[in-house]
Amino acid sequence: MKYLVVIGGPTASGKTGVAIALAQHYQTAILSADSRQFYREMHIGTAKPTVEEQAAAPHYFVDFLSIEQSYSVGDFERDALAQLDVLFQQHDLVLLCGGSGLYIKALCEGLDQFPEVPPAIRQELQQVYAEQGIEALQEELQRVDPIYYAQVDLHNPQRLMRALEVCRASQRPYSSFRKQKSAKRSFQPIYLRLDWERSQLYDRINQRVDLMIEQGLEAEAKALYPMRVLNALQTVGYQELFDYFDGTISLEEAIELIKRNSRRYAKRQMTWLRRDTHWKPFAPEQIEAMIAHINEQKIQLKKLNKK
RNA sequence: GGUACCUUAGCUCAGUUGGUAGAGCACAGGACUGAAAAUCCUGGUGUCCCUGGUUCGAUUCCUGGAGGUACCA
Repeated sequence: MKYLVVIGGPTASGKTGVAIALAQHYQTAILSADSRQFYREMHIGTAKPTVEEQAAAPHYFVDFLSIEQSYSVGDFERDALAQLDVLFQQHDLVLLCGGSGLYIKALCEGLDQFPEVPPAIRQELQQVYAEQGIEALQEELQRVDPIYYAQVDLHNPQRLMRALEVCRASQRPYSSFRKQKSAKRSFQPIYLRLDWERSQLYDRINQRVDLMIEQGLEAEAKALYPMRVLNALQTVGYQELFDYFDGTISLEEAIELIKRNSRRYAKRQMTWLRRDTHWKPFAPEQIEAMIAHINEQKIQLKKLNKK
């Protein structure tokens, strides 16, 4: 029996520290499920584990991509499953730590299989959106996939373009690929969520942004400014500084916006984690209680599996 | 101390010819299948500074007070 202990929680909730403490207790490795800590060129703004923290326990899926590579949640599902296969040969328990809800879901529950989409098709659709507006996307989707048209948020251009690129690439409706069934996994997930009182979390976020600035976030962003259109840089902490470099806002305004956007991001993360009931909440310092919960879950899951 | 002006949402302010009020931001709730730190939807949260008066009714008008700002001393 193999177990994947998932540590979720909003940004600045202390996931990294908890993951390291648990990794040391179980003598195991940590996979990151954080779509921005993947990238080698981003450090300060992503609150990535430090060199010392990474030395305290083996980390995977940190610093393994360049921001110039395109990488999707589907790629992550495939790569992380392969990495888990290797790790589970040596460990019966591995940790997954990160704030990207969709990436956690992809690894633990699986995504449906969608066809490959040539980059040219996505570009075409972006052009349609830019030139003809969202109505053109809505009309095309209504024509080629009325089922998904009835379900999707029609004001969300990203969703519409994604569905249409699949339709165009496959000549089949996007909805026909959506089985919405959980994949079979060789491991059992155990979900832990770090909870904070809202105002305390916001204080931590604000303080951490000030710390990031002290540590040189501005210089880090400056170096990445020429590549600011890349998807990996559509990120809180960088976009606001890019606006400052463009001269549209002051440095003080940029810092305030980083704080605000980080708070909003944290809020969205909490919404994501609230929608599934399987998360067991803990305060970040309750390491002993987490270990007790994990060990109890292992026994419970073993029993369930025998039946 | 005197004169003028101000006090309404967490903040900045608008407004009610007297019928208990609304913008922006902040904030809250939600959605989410290969861009997810992305993208999108919904929502006004209030002792209208306090007290007394006039009035059927006062946040609005009047008296007194408190606090603030500016100018004069």
